[in-house]
Amino acid sequence: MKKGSKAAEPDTNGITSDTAPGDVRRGDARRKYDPEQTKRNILDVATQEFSAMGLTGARVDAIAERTNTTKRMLYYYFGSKEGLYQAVLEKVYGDIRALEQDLHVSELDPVEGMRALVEFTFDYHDRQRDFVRLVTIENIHGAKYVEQVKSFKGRNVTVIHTIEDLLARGIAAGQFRSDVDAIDLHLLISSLCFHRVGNRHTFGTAFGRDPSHPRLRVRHRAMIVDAVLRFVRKED
Amino acid sequence: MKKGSKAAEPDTNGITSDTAPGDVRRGDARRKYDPEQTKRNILDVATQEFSAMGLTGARVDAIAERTNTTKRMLYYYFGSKEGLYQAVLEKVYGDIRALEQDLHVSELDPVEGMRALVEFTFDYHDRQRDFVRLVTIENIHGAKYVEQVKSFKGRNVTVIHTIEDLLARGIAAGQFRSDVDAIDLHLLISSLCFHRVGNRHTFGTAFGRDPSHPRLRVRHRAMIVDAVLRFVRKED
Amino acid sequence: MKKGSKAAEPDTNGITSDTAPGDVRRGDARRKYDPEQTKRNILDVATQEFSAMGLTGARVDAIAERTNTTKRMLYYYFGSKEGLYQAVLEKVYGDIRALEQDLHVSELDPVEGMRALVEFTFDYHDRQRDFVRLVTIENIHGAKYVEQVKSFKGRNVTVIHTIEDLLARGIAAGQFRSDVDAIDLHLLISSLCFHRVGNRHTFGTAFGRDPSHPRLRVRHRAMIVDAVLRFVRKED
Amino acid sequence: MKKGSKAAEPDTNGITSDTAPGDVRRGDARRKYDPEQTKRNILDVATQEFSAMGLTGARVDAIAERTNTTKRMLYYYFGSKEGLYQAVLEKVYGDIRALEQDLHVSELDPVEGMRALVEFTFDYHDRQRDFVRLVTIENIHGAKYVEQVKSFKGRNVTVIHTIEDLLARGIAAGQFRSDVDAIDLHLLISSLCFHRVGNRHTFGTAFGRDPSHPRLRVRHRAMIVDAVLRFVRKED
DNA sequence: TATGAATGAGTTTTCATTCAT
DNA sequence: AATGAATGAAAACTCATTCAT
Repeated sequence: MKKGSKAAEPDTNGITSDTAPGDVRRGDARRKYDPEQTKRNILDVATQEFSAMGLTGARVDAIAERTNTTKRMLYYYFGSKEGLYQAVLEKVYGDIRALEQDLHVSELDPVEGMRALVEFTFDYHDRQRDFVRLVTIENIHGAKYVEQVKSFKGRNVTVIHTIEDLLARGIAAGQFRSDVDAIDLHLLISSLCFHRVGNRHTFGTAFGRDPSHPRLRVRHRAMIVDAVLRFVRKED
Repeated sequence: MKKGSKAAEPDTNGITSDTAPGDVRRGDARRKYDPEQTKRNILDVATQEFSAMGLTGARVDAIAERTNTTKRMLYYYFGSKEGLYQAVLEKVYGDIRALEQDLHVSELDPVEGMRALVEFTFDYHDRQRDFVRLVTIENIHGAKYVEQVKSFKGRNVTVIHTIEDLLARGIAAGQFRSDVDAIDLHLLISSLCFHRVGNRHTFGTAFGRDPSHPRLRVRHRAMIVDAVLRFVRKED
Repeated sequence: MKKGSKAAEPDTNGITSDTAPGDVRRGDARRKYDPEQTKRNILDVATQEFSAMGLTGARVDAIAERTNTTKRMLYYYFGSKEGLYQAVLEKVYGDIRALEQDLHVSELDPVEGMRALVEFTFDYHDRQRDFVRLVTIENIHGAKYVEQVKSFKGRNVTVIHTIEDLLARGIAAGQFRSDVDAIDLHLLISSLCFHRVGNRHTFGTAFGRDPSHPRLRVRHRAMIVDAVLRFVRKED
Repeated sequence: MKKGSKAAEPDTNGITSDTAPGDVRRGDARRKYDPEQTKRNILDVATQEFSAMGLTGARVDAIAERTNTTKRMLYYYFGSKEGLYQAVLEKVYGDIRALEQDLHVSELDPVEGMRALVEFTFDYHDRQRDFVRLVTIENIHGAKYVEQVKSFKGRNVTVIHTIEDLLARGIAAGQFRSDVDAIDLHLLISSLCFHRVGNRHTFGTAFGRDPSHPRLRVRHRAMIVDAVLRFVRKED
């Protein structure tokens, strides 16, 4: 009647994880003791487990088991389960903001820039399910862990700046209406991109239609871009 | 991560719960044996705990403690922690669909009907945070519990019918574009209403702006109605 | 994750129970309150449950559930789980001794009488599995419950008398050897008849041969009679 | 039926257990970390408790208490109560078969070999009460745990081979009859050796004679050997 | 006589964390 | 830097029995 360590069972279907634990081992030779690699390995496995099971649902044992190291190392490097969880949050939030930098939307025409931003946001959420899940999980905990992640706030302002720039240029060009708040717009875009990923399971069972199905993805992407553009566009 | 049985700590701030456990005791006198009341009482407390702590985070002891009964009764009526969780899901999903029935959108002009539907959806999510949180939690578990809730699928079709009716009438009246899918539209509306509630904590800390603040609520409500109407409206 | 009340699961395969609970309802009309019938019904169900699950393994709830009455009645009539168990023992032991009386072995030729006794013992054990199991269970508890069953000791002497009579007559007739102790012989016969029923499960899995299979039954019956007769017979 | 943790009360009287827990600690010094010893210690205590109380009757707490370790280790090594029970079964069954190997019956004259086998079987059951009780307990559970014990079936064939060899040689030598099936004969021998141990309590109270009394043991041993030899011997 | 609801004390199991090596 | 064994505290769940009707 043993249970075995099933670990991270739910929601590993679909386009799976963006993190391939175990075999990360890049760099030159396979040194016997490689602290950095060990840490990275733990972090990758933890990302999967926390994302799949939630903070309370995740099992330290389960994480340790899928690691190249032992449980002790996990405590050695991250201090506690919560410490590890925060490290995961930090890593994951860092990734998305880093990518957003590379968009160079400012060089595009406002409408095209807006389209590019929405498409990027869509694609990112669509692909980084772990990210979406972790955000969801954080919200269940009242965001109290992410609050402690240093440099979390600072990072997020950049998107707002991007949007403000787009809006300003669009208004100046007579393409966009002038009464749209940048943060509100960001919320609107996020909503549309986030919900279909984060709540796809209940949505799927409720309506017998998995929103993450490839065919739907294309349609949703177009729909969301369309909705956002209609929203910001100046009516004449 | 020590606990004590402080229970349901996170996220009980804001416009709190719609369920006032304990004092339900309606009917005649305070009968000592009132199974229905006992069940309802347990269910109400459980709704709060699960919604606040998640399925894994919730503590059976914590639920029992805030109940008029003992832990034993919880098992007597619901069989297990998961059984209780499912009962909560069933109740909560039942509530929203029941309310949707009373909208009588079909009697309104398509545009006004659409506005009414969106406003209702907005208000419901805005008020029923427990519902939003439970849906979120379910998605972390891959919706596997809600799948077992009988009559879950059936209930959800009604919204789609409502939307289909609105769309059809709007198209006929030349007010709406004809290329919108009802389920996609429902997803769009849900996204906009759900996200700002479900993820308000991370959003709040990221942008220093709590989307559930009363002043913002009014603005968001208008924005979402606007966005939806712009999306469905036929451009000439 | 409900467990349901599976109750009496193990070992109900094969030629099942000799007690048909529920529908005993004999006697004249179906009176609404029939204490005797209620008691008998409880006793029958309890026999099955105890026999299948053991004293500790049996569940009062499981018994009550398969009864026409409620759990309360069970306590009303039998006082406690143990009281009910003892009542079951009393009933079951009463049955076998009553049957033994009807053998009238004393009228038969010693060899034929011995054969008849062995065959009867064989058949009884073969058919009354509940009895065999309950004896087994009692032995796990050091026979401490059967000791309290009044008239238990008295009843058993009769078999010994029967054997003594057979032995004496057989010796007198020059058919049997004279150095066999009656109680020892009874033990020998019991052993042969009991073991293949009581331990048929482990025997079955160990040797891939179920000793209770009809074909084996015939062979075993003959073998045991043969073994006993060879044992008592005087060699010349 | 209140308990307290008096543990293993029934049936520890008589020539008690063959396993002396606690003080096993062989090997060099008293190392603080000695997994093998820890496991063996747990296993020994568990053997006693399960044998005395049955699977359902046994208390994990009671086992842990009489151990050098804590309850947690019990789960660490054996996974669950049932897992521990199975480990006990495995150990106990392994022991008897191992001993049987050392008999070297094949070197003896068929009659003497048969006598040696029966005497060995008798002695083993007479001494290893824990084994007898555990087999009994397993049968109450329909042998469903022993079935899962790998290598259980394989082990048992050896006895049959031994018997087949004895029979074949005895027939060839004109000493044994030729119509005896090896498995049936094994059943017969087991019956005689098992029953007087396993059911000695009910037998004792029924006939006021404890079959495990030293004086009776000698007599029974002779009787059983006699009965078996008479059964297999060729009559002329 | 009969019943469904209720319960306290126990029982198995789990989990994050630390110790000895 | 790394490890497998060990643990206390808590969590889920069960059970025989009794109460109010």
